[in-house]
Amino acid sequence: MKQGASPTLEDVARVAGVSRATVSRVINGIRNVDPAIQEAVRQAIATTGYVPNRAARSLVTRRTGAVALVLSGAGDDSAPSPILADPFFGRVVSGIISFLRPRGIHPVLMFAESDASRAEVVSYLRQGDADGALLVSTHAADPLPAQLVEAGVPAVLFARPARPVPISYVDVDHRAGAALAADRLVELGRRRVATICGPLDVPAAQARLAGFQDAMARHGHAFVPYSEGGFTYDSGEQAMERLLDGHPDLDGVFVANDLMAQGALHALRHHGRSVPGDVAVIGFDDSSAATACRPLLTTIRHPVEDMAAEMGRLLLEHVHEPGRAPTSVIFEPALIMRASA
Amino acid sequence: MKQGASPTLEDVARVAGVSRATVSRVINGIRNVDPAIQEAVRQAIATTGYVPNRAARSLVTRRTGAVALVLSGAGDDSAPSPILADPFFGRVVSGIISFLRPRGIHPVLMFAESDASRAEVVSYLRQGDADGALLVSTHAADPLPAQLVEAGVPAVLFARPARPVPISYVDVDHRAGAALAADRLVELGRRRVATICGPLDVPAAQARLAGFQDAMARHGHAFVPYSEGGFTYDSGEQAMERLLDGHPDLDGVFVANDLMAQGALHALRHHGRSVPGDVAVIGFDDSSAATACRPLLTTIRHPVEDMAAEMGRLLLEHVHEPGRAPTSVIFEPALIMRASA
DNA sequence: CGCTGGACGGAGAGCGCTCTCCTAGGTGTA
DNA sequence: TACACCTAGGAGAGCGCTCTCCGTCCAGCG
Repeated sequence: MKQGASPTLEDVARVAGVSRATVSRVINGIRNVDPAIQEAVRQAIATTGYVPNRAARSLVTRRTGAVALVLSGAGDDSAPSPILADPFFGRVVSGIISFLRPRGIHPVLMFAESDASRAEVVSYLRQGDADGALLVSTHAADPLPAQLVEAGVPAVLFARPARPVPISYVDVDHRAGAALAADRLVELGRRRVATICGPLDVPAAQARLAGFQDAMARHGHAFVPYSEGGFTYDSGEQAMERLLDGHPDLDGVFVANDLMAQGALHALRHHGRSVPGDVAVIGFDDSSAATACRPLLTTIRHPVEDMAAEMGRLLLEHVHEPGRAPTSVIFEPALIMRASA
Repeated sequence: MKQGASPTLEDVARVAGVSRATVSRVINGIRNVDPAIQEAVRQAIATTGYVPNRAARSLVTRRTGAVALVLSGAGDDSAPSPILADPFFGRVVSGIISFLRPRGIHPVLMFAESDASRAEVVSYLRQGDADGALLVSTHAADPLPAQLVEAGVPAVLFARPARPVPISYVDVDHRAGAALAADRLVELGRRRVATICGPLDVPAAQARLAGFQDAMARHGHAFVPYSEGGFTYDSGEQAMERLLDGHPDLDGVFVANDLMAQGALHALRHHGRSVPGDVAVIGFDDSSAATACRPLLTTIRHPVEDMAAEMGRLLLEHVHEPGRAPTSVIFEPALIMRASA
């Protein structure tokens, strides 16, 4: 091998006294290689310090060993998605990594906030830079899922798409989670219950609201007042203010995510309400925000890490079996009892 | 071109009636191509729907158009770094993306928590999967920077390495930032001032503590009590408890990051202290935590996004000019006045 | 003892691209 | 007119790997 250049298969083959093909067989774990020769090859690899060149390999295998992790938000291109500030995102990444890492696959981070960046994502995938895409979309009318399907790129979504698109996804049973919250509030004897929901153009927000209302109706509470927020701290605080304005006597609130619940907690304190004494509060997500507030937040656990890992699994299925029909996997939520309800 | 396969340079060349080389010239913007032929080639690209294959290209150029974004934390491999839960991380990613995206480069996310995963990162880079590494390291004794230097991989760190390693990095002037906080507390007339510092094996935490103590000394306060935290909400709350225990009359606190400040705020409220009335509080980072608490936190702005972008710039310099000597770029912090001080 | 078949390993053809030659033709100068 | 010089574009050699095809060798069987 030439000075300075890194060793190639050829070099290893020469050192081991075999052909390139045999070295390749050993590296890729293909049978029909004499153990003694295998050992010689391994020795040669060690002495040469050989590392396979991924570009050359993917040129022929048509696999890259990378998947795109696409965050499709509502920010703009210059200042990527506020989703990054959401502790939820960290959990998604964590779950994805825990599944992909043992398989030697790495996620390539991409943002798709505008038409231009969406086109970029699609062409990136078409160039064969990644074998497929994991998509976390935060807004309802996102055209990217449909574009990926059209381009024939294997892809899996986190959360059901707002528009029907033939694509695989994972989700949590939002209705069941909201029902868990309702059951708990009723169990605590709360009679004047309200809810702070998320933006109603997002399917998850709709489902949490509907699930909560239905469950309360089953308990005999036909009408549940609600106030809409935007899944942020501030919007939760404001929604709580509005609720207290209209219903000063309320004694229980289900808030559609923890960040808003944190804001709601502050508004309640500001208005002299004790939690859970005067008002019981239940959040949703069990994110780090739930433990970064006082009292600690009772919340609905969303198995985000498991869901993210499942996304990885589904994606690999689609990568290895291109024709495969879309699947969805729905996870069960759980009530996490802490101090606020 | 064969059915189903995606078009190659060859196909485009055939359609345009030129050679492969000419199409390549047009795509890579090389002069010496007749405008009429350029146009014909562009037409052919459009009609065939050609997208260059990145693997083939990087096989010959020895460039991938990807960089590794390595998070080297103190977690373990199964549950990646808690750094993900820190809003700080989102800002780093955001800054990196804003620099890389216009240049068509994408970050590949990697975690290095153990010896095994560190080895994986190094070999990944040696395989030529990425042109270099951006490293965000959260613990002091991280051997990865040294390993990357040894492997000859272009790399840039966020924050000065704890051990001296010949590697480029960006950092903020922690001492100057802490001094800003000291000046503000003195300006407010606070006389009994303390500080909650970060883990003292982290250079940044040391510098913030030393900078604060020095500045207070310049104002005539020779002794500043401190309590050590771990940069988390809970540790901030506990450190504040300890401080109140030993110094119940304190009237000002500088907390080495916003997350701990949030915890400190809670402890103060719990002990009946008003902020900023009884105790003025100043954080550090200006992260999203600073606006997710009440009162809004006065803090020291860390230009994380700009710093992250600079990391990208430095890395590309090293990628294009392999022999280049390590550089460091230090940013100036700023006081962000809100309600807490 | 000759033939078949399985196990092993080498040869060599690409994968799709870039880039270095090299040729052909046009322009400028004496 | 002759020669040098420049420019446009083609030919073709790889980049490092995988994988199909094929030859060789040896055990087993009739």
